Amino acid sequence: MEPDARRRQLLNAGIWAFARKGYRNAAISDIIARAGVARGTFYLYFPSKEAIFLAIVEDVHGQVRRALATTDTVAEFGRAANPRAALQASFRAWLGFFAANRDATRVILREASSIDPRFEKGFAELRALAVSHFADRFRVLQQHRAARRSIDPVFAAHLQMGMFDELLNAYVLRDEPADLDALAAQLADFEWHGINPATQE
Amino acid sequence: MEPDARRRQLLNAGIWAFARKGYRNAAISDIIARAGVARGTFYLYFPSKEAIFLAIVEDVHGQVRRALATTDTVAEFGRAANPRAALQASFRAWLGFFAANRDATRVILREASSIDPRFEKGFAELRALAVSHFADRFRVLQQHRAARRSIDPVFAAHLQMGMFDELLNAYVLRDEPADLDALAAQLADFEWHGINPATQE
Amino acid sequence: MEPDARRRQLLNAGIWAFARKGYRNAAISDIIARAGVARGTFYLYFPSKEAIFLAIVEDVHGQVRRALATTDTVAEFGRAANPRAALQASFRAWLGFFAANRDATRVILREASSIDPRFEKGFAELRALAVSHFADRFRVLQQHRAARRSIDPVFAAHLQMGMFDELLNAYVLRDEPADLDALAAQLADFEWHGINPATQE
Amino acid sequence: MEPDARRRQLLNAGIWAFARKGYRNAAISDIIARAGVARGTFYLYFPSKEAIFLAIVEDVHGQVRRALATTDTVAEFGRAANPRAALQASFRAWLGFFAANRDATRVILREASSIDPRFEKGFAELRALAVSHFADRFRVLQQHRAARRSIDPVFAAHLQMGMFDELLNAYVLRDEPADLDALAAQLADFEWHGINPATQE
DNA sequence: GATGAATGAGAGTTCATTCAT
DNA sequence: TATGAATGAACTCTCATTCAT
Repeated sequence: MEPDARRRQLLNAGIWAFARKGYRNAAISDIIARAGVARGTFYLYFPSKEAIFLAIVEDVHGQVRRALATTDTVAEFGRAANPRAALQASFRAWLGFFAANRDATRVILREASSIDPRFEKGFAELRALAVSHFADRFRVLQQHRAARRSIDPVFAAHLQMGMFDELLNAYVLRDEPADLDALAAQLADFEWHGINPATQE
Repeated sequence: MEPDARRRQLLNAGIWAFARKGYRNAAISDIIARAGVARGTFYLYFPSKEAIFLAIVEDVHGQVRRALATTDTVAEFGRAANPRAALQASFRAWLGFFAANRDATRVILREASSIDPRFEKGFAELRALAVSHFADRFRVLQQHRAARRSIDPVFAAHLQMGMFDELLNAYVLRDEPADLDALAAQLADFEWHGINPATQE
Repeated sequence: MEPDARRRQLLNAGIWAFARKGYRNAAISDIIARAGVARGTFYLYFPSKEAIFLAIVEDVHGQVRRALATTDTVAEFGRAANPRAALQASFRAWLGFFAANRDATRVILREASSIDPRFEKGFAELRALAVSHFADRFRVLQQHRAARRSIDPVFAAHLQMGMFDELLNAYVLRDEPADLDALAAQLADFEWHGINPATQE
Repeated sequence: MEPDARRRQLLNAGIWAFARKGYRNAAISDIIARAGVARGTFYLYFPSKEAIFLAIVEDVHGQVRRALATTDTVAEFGRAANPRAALQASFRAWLGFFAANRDATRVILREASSIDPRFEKGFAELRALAVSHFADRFRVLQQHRAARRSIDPVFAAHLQMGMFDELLNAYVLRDEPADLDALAAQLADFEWHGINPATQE
């Protein structure tokens, strides 16, 4: 088998195993059983359990970076005729992204709060990327008078991430498929109008 | 030492250890070293590592139940003259509650996303309690025309929890003390008005 | 069992195992099987395989130091009426010492030439101790006109050690018991007179 | 590449690796990396790690045999006008031989004391060859009244080897080059006269 | 002849749990 | 009630060897 394909296969087996048991509980045995290779083969591609985990985080990081660069640029928010619709579309795209990578999402969400200092950096970078992206986007909305100026962009970015994480956990990572369109619509509505009834719907 | 006091001492040592290393990485050795008791003594009070962890979850669960019953009842929201202010006050109270129990909060937040089937039930109950409380409260607000009726209460409850979790992680569980009043005010503002600039501030 | 006794028991089992298989080939399994304890017990007393090996080296080092301090002092060589007889007596004493600790001697002789940097320091110290002792003794003999002044003491010390090592390997560490008195006598004779036939015996 | 040349190349890589890490710690990876061949190629020339090691021992054995047959024959000692000078010249020659093959010497000296039963035979033969050569030579000296008859030739041969081994370890295998002429002179002097001061120098 | 990906037995180490004192 | 030495299953990682290409 091609080295790259085997590496990818092991990476996927790792995602599968870590998603189901968590980093600490998943054993190399789980990964190699899933991949259908011998113990030694694993160590041909990754020097340690820690290494494959970091490679998985980096893999997701790369995918997120690519998605940010191509389909969810901050710039296009500035040009959007309808900011609220743009927001909703972005939510929908991200929900789709995570729904399509459920196991990887599980790994990232679950282990992100781990205290293991070996992983801290990887997760901190991924998280910082997301927060700064959301904050940048929020600032653009503010500049275009599409968001209230009294809200701190970084604070808003955190709330955004909190809500998103919870939606993923509560709806998307479940066994039953979720209605992503509806979720995106509800989230956009909530974020746009808040809960106060004064707003006409 | 009184059995109850010793049990409490071990519980606290467990919270301390689990908060710092996580369930899997924290060892019985960490707990007994912190509590200053012998290994065998631990097993006099808890039959297993799993048991002390479940006892900790139950302990937090009890505290939350008590707080809900005494200081944050759904009923008083129906009577509130200013729902927005009541919301903010509630946020402030909960931020205070978690800030006062940082280690326990860390444990609950971190391990809640663990996939260990042994803990699933305990966390699910705690989470269900919180979600149903927030949803009930939201329904009361809707009945008093203090929240838009088009929002699904359970959905709102999840967003509420997501934002709260993130604030705890990002601001409250940090080493530097956070300005809880400001956080509660900003969160209430965001939740009430949303981000759309049409709303007069 | 008393901690000290158990430690000693493991130390002896380690000496036994290392003497027969060498550091690398001897397994923890060999040591614990010999000691009749479980795997975990070993790690209660030594943090690693490396640690027990270093403890063994240190143990021998200590015994040698004690022997040097009590039964083979440089000082008494200065007072000796018959230096040649004193030399022979010293040889006999050391042969007895090593014959009484055959396994430990095997470990020290065999692994001393290992290249493992983890052990280098321990062995270097032991070796340096021996060389400097022999060199000091030789200098005392020279001062008392009991040894030729043209010989470099350090060089003589090395030759001394080389001959001793070889005698241990070739005669003392064999399965058949050696005649230690005869060995000491022959060595003293060789060292005193050399091989040249001019010397009257 | 010619089979013989490739074999030689692997043999040299093996000597290089074993000299630096010892038999057990040196890996096939070290050897093939040094030789610049693939893993499978190694097994085309040697059936196992053990085999290449035995081949190295045999290689040195052959060199020693050849040296004994050509440059250090027992016979010529019988004809020597000055036995002491002949002895010194022989020492010098051997020191030169080992200094010129430092890595191989390191391997032989270090692993000779290994207890591995697989290597016992190879080393025993090499050692027996050396001991018997030295003993034979000593007997010739005795017959020509150039060495005291009271000394056991085999005993003398062992002492000879012990001193030689130690000189190699302590002076020749060091990083700094040694003064081989001086070493040979000092060794011959020591061996000839012993240490007793009665001997006129 | 040459390659190098694949293998798997076996090594050192950890730690929840037990039980005689 | 309290102790802590003892246990052993389970883990991560190594490396000599094989074999399809």
